[in-house]
Amino acid sequence: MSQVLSVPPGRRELTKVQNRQAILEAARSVFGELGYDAVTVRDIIRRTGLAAGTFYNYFRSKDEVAAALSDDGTRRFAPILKAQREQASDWADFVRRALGAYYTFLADEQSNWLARRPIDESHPRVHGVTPEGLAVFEEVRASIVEEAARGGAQGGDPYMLAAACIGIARYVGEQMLVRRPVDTQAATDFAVTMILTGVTGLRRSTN
Amino acid sequence: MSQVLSVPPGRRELTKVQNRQAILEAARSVFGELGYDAVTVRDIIRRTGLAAGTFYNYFRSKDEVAAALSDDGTRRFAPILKAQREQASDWADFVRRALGAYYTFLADEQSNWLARRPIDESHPRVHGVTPEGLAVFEEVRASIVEEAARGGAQGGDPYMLAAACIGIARYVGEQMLVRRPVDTQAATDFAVTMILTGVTGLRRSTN
Amino acid sequence: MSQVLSVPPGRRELTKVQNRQAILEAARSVFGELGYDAVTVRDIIRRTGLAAGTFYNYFRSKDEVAAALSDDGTRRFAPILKAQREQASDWADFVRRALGAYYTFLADEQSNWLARRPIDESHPRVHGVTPEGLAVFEEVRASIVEEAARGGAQGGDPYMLAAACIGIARYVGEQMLVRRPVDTQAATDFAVTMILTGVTGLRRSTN
Amino acid sequence: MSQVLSVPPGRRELTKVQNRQAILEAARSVFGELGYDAVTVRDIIRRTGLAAGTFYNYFRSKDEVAAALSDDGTRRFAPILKAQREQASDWADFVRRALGAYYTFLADEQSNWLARRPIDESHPRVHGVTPEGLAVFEEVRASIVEEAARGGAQGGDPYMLAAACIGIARYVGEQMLVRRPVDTQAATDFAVTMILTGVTGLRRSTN
DNA sequence: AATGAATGAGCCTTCATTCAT
DNA sequence: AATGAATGAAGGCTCATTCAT
Repeated sequence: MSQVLSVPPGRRELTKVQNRQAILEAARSVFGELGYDAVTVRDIIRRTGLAAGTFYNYFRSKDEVAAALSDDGTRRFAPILKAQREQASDWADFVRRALGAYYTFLADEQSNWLARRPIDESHPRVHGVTPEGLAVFEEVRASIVEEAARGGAQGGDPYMLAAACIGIARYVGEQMLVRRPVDTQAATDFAVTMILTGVTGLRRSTN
Repeated sequence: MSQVLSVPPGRRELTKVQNRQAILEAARSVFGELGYDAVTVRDIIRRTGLAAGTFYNYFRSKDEVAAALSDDGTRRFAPILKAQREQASDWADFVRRALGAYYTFLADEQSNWLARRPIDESHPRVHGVTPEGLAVFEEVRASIVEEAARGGAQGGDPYMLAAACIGIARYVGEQMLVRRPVDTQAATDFAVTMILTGVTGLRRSTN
Repeated sequence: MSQVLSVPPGRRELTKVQNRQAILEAARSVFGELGYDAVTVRDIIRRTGLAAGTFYNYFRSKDEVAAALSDDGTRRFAPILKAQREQASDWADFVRRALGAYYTFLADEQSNWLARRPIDESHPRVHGVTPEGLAVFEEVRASIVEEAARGGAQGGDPYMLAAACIGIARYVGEQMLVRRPVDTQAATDFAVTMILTGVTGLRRSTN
Repeated sequence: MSQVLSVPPGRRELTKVQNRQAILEAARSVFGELGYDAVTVRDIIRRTGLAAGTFYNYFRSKDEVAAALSDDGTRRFAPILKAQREQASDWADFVRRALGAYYTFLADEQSNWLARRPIDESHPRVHGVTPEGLAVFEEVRASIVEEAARGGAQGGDPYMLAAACIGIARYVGEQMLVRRPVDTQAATDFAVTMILTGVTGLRRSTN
């Protein structure tokens, strides 16, 4: 009996973890392909090869998988963002680092996040809005709000400022993902310039 | 002249128009609350008090209602935008006018468009993305892309530029709608400043 | 006011009759095309150009139209059959006359009655079984049963005999309608020979 | 040998087979009662006591059940017919054997096949046309057409001949099923006599 | 735990029928 | 009477969830 404790995760535990991972992985891809709303629990388990009922041994609903994926995204991204934040010398530097981290993350995940087309699709349906993508985006947003509130930018209403920044961040990110090859450096430069100096800055840097 | 109105609609015609409106109105609100994908035809009719079958006397599907709403948004907004565009003296002026028109429209519609919560909701589900909202937003987007492509801004890649502008436009718009009172003038000023001069400009104008 | 009485069926009455006829005609064709079960009341009225509600001023249901059509078939066919029956000199003559009349009727109506394919279609669905067709068929059946019962054929069980005769009548009739040109004479000859002398007779007459 | 049965079906497998059977059985009876077209999937499952969704675990549509029933009928009847056919010495013998087999089959199935009323029902709706019945009937029809075409009967147009034969076969079969007790021998004798010698033959054999 | 069939709520849609005009 | 919109009962089907094995 006591062995049970000393022994590393037994076979049972192992498959348990593996199954959980399999489900998350399946969910990730299927969310990316069909969009959160369109996905059914069946879509997810079908892709794992597991039985229907098994799903409920791991998650109570589609929402719960989505939450897990969000957490996953956050867990992976948060430390990166935190590190960059701590190294940042000032507001401008922080923005550059945050966006750089964000775009790098996006590029790595691009198979899910908005892999296909810009948001302006003819009829509704926001593609590629993965739970993870949203979660990571939210991390960035929060950090910007905080930094702005802390007065870093000295530019009036911090919420408005943050709104503008994340607006740029998000849409420029989309543009980036649509292009081939995906150029995170260019995207970061562009977004940062826009944030710091607006069109004026672009003009200057383009000349 | 009198002929035109000589035949009043008649009770029948009247209720028909009213019902159509009721359905559109219900769809509008329910789309705003649940998001396009999550909405069912039943959600829509339930909110009208009409019978299930009645829906199909007016629209053939959820998509068709959405399309009608989009058209509605476009029909109302397009001429306004067009007028502003024609009066614009240069790129900066155009941006100011376009955003001004957009925010005014948004404010008028605020009961539907994102009236409730910011986009940053914890878990998936993009709220407030009404077909109308998307349609109007798309109008703005298209006009900015066009003007940018025409070289107005002289700032590198027009698509990237447009992306940044609409990112700002959209998220600042959201902020605006969340505040009380809704201040379209302030939002326009802020967005325009960000677009033209970025944070630098803000700092200056704030001082 | 008094004029109303002296005048022959006024406009009102006229359209009433015409509408009824229009509905019956529409039903006839649509039954022939889709088969009784598949037909909806809407199918019928749609083909008349009348309004949905109007149908119910004339018939209470699809069944009632079908009944009316049956009656119609009977009303047109019964006298013909009766006449032939009265002129018949003996059983054989009666059979010949009855089938002759039946096939002639069938040929005239062929646009509805089984215009398309034999009954042996792959999967269920008996085509072309018009209410009228069934009614007329039933007339023939009844007359044969009666005559057989009356001892005309002197051949054992009259119901069995009638069954055999109508089996021949019906399927040979189907064959007839499938062929081009439709040859009522040949069909009658064939059926009568089969009934009277079976294959033996055919062999003889073919030689 | 023992291996084959060494693994008993298990409760699960068993109920699965039973449910499938239950559905088929329900479909059989309901088709017989209402006629193929009129039957709804819900009619079928209602009669099984199973839940609505369960139907779709076994069949994808009404058509698929019907096909299964047809196959069933064919699978059971085809070998019997084939055997009789091979043993037949000549056309007359073949006809006798084929009808004998057909009527025997019919009698065994009588609970479904036209158990209730003759075809002459007042208003439309051909009763008792079970998918199985049609399938088996079709077997007989095909065999007769083939044999006739092969020249067995030497009697003019083989399709007309076949039509007459199957007409007799079918309607005499119906008569047989309506009577108590069901007498397959008598039905076979009668039908064969009609086919071979017509009424003439009946008269002779009756005297 | 894993399995996978059963369940039943609920969605979309059609259609017979009613009824105010 | 004619009209045609409104109604609501079904029907086909999907899917989340449960549960016996």
